[in-house]
Amino acid sequence: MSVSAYELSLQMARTPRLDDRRERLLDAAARLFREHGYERTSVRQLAEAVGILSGSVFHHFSSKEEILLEVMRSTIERMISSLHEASVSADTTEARLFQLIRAELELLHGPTRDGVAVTFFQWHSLGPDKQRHILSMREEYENIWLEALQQALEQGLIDTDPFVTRRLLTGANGWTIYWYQAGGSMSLDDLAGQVCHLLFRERK
Amino acid sequence: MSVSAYELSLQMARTPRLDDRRERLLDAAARLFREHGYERTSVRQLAEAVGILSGSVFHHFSSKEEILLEVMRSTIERMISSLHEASVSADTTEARLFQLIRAELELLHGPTRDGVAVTFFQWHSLGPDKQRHILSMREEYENIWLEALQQALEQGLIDTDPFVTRRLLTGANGWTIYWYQAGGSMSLDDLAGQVCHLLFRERK
DNA sequence: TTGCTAACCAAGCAAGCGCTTGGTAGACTG
DNA sequence: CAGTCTACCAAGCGCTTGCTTGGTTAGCAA
Repeated sequence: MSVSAYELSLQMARTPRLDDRRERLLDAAARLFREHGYERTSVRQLAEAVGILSGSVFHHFSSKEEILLEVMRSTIERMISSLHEASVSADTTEARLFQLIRAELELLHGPTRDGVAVTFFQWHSLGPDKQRHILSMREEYENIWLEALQQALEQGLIDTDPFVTRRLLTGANGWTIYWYQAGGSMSLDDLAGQVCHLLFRERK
Repeated sequence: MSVSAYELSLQMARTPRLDDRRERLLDAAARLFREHGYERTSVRQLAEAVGILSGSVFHHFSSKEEILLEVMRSTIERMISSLHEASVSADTTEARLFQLIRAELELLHGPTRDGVAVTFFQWHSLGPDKQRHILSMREEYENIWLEALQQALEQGLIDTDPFVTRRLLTGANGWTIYWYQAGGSMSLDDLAGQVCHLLFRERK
């Protein structure tokens, strides 16, 4: 952040900045895909959002589908690290599940919301191969959930099948993007609390 | 099924059958929209599914969007009557909620699954006006839920906000179309039981 | 027999799509 | 200073899309 960092940023500003445009394209794609859906977003719209022409998009990505794949790939990475962080931050199983729920809701409604919403609800826009690919990437994410739920089952905190419970939870949490307003009277902690309340009996 | 019915079917085969083709188009549309999504289903595919050419589709419907709207409209009607039937069939609030959950899951996985899945997950493919229209149609359906949940709250069966609870339940149930296999080891009653188990403490 | 209508076909239009091509300005490299 | 490379533009290609148009056939009523 000292002089050298400043000079570096100046140099980067003068030199071609592939990563910058690429990143901006991914951000715009996540936003547009979330707002209008993958199919309804044209490459031309995407290009306009970052101030280039449609053909130039294919200098950064080989196809439109690859953009969607890359949005999901980078999103899943962030999802995994967020969830992992939440998982290790708690010392009891009960607290761990609360943190996991909170983390997932924050992923869905915080700054990462565009990419996460796209990853949750638009995987069917990918071809079969790439669909399998991101599905296998999500496994690591789901495993964190399943481990915590298995633990909760063994400790008698829940008495439902971890797999089924996780699936129901996925739907409940994911669907919040269609009704929960982050700025409203209900805080994200409130929401997480309500979800938690459905999982186990007691939760303060 | 006697001679007269046979003659009737012969006559129907000879006479123009607008309603028949219309109905078949709606069925095919529900199936194709569910399988590939609205945007990825072309009018030509739709026409081919019922054995006519693409232009002929517009003799029955004024636009592709109207087909989607009509699929949703007729589906919501069936959803409301199914839910109403389930609601009045139970005499206790607890049983009523179980029946509601069972009914919604049956809508999602029974013969109506195509239209219901489309109604649940593809309303964003409609223009803003028609989106509001089917949203207002769904209100009656949601009100049945909210009344039952309000009743359960007053009787102490649940202790969460009915509105929030319903939204979480909507997601949990709706998401089952992505993982629950109707023919598998888990029956629909089992699934309904699991969902119910998350709602209140005890449920045999 | 004539007239009317529902239900369709055959052909194709205008617009938009994802993507390709050939070229160029500007910064860096040897 | 020549050569190279990145990042882009300008133009447009081939294809698909939703939808239209004009005409045809079969059934029915008067």
